[in-house]
Amino acid sequence: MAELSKTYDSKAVEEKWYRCWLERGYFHGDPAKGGKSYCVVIPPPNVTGILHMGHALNNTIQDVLVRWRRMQGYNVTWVPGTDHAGIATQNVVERDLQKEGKTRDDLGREAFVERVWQWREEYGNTIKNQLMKIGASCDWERERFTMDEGLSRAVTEVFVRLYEKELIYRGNYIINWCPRCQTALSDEESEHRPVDGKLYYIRYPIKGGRKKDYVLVATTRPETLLGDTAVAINPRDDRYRHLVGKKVILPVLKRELFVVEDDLVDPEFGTGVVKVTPAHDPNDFEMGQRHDLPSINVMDDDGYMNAEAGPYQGLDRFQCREELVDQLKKDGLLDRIESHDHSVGHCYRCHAIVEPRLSPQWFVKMKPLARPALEVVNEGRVQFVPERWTKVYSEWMENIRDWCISRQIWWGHRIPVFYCDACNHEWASRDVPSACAACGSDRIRQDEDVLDTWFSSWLWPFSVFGWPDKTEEMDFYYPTNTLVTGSEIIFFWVARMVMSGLECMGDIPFSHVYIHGTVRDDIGRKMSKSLGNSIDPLTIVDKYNADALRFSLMMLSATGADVQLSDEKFEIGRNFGTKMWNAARFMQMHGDTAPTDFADPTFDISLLSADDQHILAKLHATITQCTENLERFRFNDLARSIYEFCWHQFCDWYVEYAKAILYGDDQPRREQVLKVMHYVYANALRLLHPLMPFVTEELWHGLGYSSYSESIMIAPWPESRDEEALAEWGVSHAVVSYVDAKHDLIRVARQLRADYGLAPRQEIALMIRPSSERYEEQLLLDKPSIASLLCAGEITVDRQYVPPRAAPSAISQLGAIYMPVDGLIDVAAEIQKLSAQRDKANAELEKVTKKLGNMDFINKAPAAVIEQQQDRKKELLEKADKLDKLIETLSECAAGA
RNA sequence: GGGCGAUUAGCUCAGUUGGUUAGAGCGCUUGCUUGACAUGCAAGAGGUCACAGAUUCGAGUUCUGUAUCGCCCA
Repeated sequence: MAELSKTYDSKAVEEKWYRCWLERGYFHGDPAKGGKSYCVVIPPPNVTGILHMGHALNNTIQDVLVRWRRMQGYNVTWVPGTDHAGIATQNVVERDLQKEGKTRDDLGREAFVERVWQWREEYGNTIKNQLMKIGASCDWERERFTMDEGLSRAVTEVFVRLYEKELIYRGNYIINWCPRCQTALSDEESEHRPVDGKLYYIRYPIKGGRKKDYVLVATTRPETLLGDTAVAINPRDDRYRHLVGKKVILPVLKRELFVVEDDLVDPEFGTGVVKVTPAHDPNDFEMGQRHDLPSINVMDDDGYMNAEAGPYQGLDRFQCREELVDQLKKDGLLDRIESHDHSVGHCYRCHAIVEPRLSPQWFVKMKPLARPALEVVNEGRVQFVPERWTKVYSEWMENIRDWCISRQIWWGHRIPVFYCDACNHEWASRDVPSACAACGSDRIRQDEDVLDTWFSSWLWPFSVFGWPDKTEEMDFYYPTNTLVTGSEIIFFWVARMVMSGLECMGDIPFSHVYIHGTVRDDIGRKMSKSLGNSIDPLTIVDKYNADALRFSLMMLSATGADVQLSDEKFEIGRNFGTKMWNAARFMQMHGDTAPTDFADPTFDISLLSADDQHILAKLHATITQCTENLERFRFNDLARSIYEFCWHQFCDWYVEYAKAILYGDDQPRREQVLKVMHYVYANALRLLHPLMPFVTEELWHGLGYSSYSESIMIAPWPESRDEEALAEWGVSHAVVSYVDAKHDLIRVARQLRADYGLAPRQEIALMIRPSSERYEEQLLLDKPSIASLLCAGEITVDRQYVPPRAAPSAISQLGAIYMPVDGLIDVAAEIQKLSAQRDKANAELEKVTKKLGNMDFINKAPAAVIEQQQDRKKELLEKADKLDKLIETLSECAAGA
């Protein structure tokens, strides 16, 4: 067996094992192999994206889950891929073109789309390569892209089906328009942000009135008044009854406007009179419909004013606002301006202010789809973790609005609707037709718009398996098991997948949705490119290593909680990896190869010590915890369980204990201890593998465990032995608590050493007066290991021991300890120290006694709790008594000396 | 305006159905080139669990209210 190098060379190791795993096909799930399936579909990152810390967290969680299930023997696939990110990708390519002084119109649609494909070929694999660097065990053979032929077919199929069921319709409604991207957006893509705005109070003269008669109208967007077709009041608002039936004159354009009454008007807002602009505001649009008002669109696609704006034609919307306000001032029609903070929609891609705009768009009728999607969550067939997200999901579903799915861009799935110019027939088609389905004319054209990217993403859990074809994969892996994602796309994606799954597959897309938190910087700000506070995961891989990145992320992220990061946080994982590395080197030093039966050892129970049994018990407790924590998505507890066990139980105590034996000459014990060590370590490595895949694989081979399984990746997940099975190894509660108490005794003795400033290698003599016969027996057996852990030259274990002279002393559960020192001891200080301990014990004792004296407590508390308190009382009594005796002895000795 | 979450050691956070003496990592103090590991070892200090009530034999944990911060929706 090659000796493990002194330090862990992560770069070479990560490269080597990832390639090996890929070559051996471990990541690939094959339905033909049968068994229980476990499937995760990746939330497809944006094809323009580069890996950020949020991805690292998201994908580490998925990788932990799939690696664990794989080890458990499930037939696993984790389907990777990217989405085509219509607007974002088009923006990127348009920026490239701009550098060449060109626009997409210069190229034309076909050439532009071709150019986007080229871009995708060149840069579209960035994130894939990055995922590989962090160890993601995706089933790369199944990698998909939302613009793939197969997925595109699924998109068309769903569109046509929903169109034919009349769940997709085209209509002229107010939508969110991004003048910069020049496309419609869905409600979810318009992000509301507070803006320090102004409220303009404008006078609308009353027709036929005297010169000074006017109504005062408040608006935040004065430029839209050019499109006003009415003013409105609330019918219950008595202040304005006199306006009913009158007309008012629109400032500047002098158009005559009706006064309408509508419940939608909030009498509390502004003056209680509002202008009505049906083409530029969703509420006004509704009112326009009710009162049969004309709609006048005053803006072009790009946010510049059009001919309807009269003198303002050609001005940008914000410039128009300024000039219009100036004009109103000149005309004496501007009453006043107040500051008014309100929230305004911004484009989620380019952050331009969204313009509500009347335009013909395609919509999905959501209510019929939402009903079943609500049910499966209410019934618990789809479960959110943490559970609170259920409410967020349900409320959105209950108040669902139709989904605007058309986008006025070129990169995406073109809407499969065709129009015949000869007979005006409109139909949706799975194929590109050559003639009108109704009249046979060839004067047909396809709808110019493309679909929202989410219209392909919402099909992801089944489109990746070849839907609408019935495939073996789909049969085997659908419904998938766990979806891992962030809360920000519950509406965009999760909710819609549930709807499409039920609609298209007749079944839920996944049973569990794990919602993780947001990655923040060290002062709690969301990491973002614009703030420049991002930590690049690959920089961390470079600086620390991939396992450190993964482990630290998992250790720091409690279920669903946000995680605050800084570079130094990744030291946790790196240091832990180093610790594991060195523990392995230690074992290797003491035996060239692992015992052949390390995985399923037969122990000679007569050769097992209490410490051996103790570490075996702790290992199995840890196995139980790890499995439970994974089942419950408690990744931080998982990381903590392993960390605590490996570092503190195994390295700090067991390895230190083992040194005395391994450096000794009792061969049978040496072999036995090595066997225990390897058994424990090989199990621990497997528990750790999902979190730290690379270093565990390297160590698995380095220690020769490959004779058991050729890779740790496919080694079986540890199973814990029950009490009975542990009893076969002599493991009992008594043994475990004895060793725990022995550790405490050693800690107390070390404290004595520290109190007296003894050099670490200065040998001491130690006298222990055990508090019971049983302890005496066990301590006598353990003298050598205790001596080695305390660097004690001589240890006396004697139930009758009485110190001949004043000596520093302390107590532990196992008994009293004396550490005679050369030279004078400060008796007064010793007595003070012990007295303080005794006072504390007495204070505790008083509390417990009081509790036990309380009849309410005795009558109402469960028996186990009462018993616990009684035990504690006994323990405290003993402790106080022991301390009293020590103090007494010390005083006597001092007096005698 | 409605909803959700947070508030625990100097910092970042755990603390599951109420039940011993509230934990970890980092940082801090002291001492260590001990034969796996200074990316380390040993010992230690550090908390009125935001505040005010309520329920209970018992509250960091449940309920009500308040304050501060954050997020989502309108």
